[in-house]
Amino acid sequence: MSFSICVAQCTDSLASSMDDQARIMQSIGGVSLSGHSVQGGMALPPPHGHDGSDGDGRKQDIGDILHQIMTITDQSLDEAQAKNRKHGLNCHRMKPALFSVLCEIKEKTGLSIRGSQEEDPPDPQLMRLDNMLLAEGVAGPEKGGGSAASAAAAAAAGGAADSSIEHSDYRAKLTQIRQIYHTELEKYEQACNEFTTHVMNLLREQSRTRPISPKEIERMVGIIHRKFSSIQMQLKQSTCEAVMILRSRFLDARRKRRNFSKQATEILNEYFYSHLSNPYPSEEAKEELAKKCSITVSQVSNWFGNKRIRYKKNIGKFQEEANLYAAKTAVNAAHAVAAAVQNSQANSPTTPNSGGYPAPCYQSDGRIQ
DNA sequence: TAGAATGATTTACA
DNA sequence: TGTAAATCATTCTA
Repeated sequence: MSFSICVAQCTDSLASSMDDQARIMQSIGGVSLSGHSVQGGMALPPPHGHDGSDGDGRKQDIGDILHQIMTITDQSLDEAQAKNRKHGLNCHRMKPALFSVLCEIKEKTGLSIRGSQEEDPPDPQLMRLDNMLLAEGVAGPEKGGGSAASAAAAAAAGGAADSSIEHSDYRAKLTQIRQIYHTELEKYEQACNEFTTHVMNLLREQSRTRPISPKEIERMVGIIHRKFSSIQMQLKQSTCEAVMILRSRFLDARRKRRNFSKQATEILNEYFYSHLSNPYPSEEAKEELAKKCSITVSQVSNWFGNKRIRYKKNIGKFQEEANLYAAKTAVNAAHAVAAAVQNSQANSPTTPNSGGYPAPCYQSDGRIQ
């Protein structure tokens, strides 16, 4: 709102409440509105034929002052300075009081409407973006790529070299996104601070020549911050999109299965056929198998699930495989027994402890008796 | 390149 | 929650 418009809007209010203001100004400026004087080269008009005690006369007086202010405001700077009027007005002892009243009226009129819009509730979309960035480890303290997807990666990786590579690749890309996000955010914050400082200085400077209250400056700062946070929201949005794309690519990659190594399949098959009567490994057994095969426990569970159902569906087909592993297990058991016997003969005369797998006795369908 | 093999996912159930 | 069963998606092989 320009000063002249403001003054025009305020003139009526000022005039009507002049009696009160006169008392206030008297107490602030130490001068009665009726008191006319020459200040800084600006000659104030004489009282229009009254002694100053008359209310109508004082209204007329302040009306004249405001008229002068408006005239000066409409003038160019050079013109006003040439006439030394602006300076005169600036130094006038009534200026602070007048500005104070004008600021107050500004607050009570248009600006108060804006004020009601200021305390917006937090934007739910912004909150969602913030939460997601936090969860993904992009915003907030660095968690070593500690996101849900990253955790899934760790679980999927288990120990398999290829998955570990994919996982570290995911983490590296996430770190890259994080760095870009923080650099951009810093830039925005810096720009926001610089702009805010500039505008505040400008307003403070202007407050010498037009009525600007600290509240108004504060409000302006709020507007600037809101503008910048909308830009930040765009940054957050694009960062979220980048993370989503990365995540979907990663999850797709996770679906790309790789066959287990021959050695891992052998270990799993050995266990399966040697426990054919009850091919349900305990949690501990699964963990041990997972360790031996360099896969995860859930992969072990999947393997046993698949194996059980496929074996059951086609026992005939698996018969050969069952015999093969049975023979293998028997040989292993024989070796273990022989080693134990040898060991006991060498070290102790006592009866050898029957350790290792017992040689399974298979039924015709491959089941252990 | 088609079909088999195989690891993963989904759904239903106890 | 673990498992069976069905199914999907990918890899292997003849």
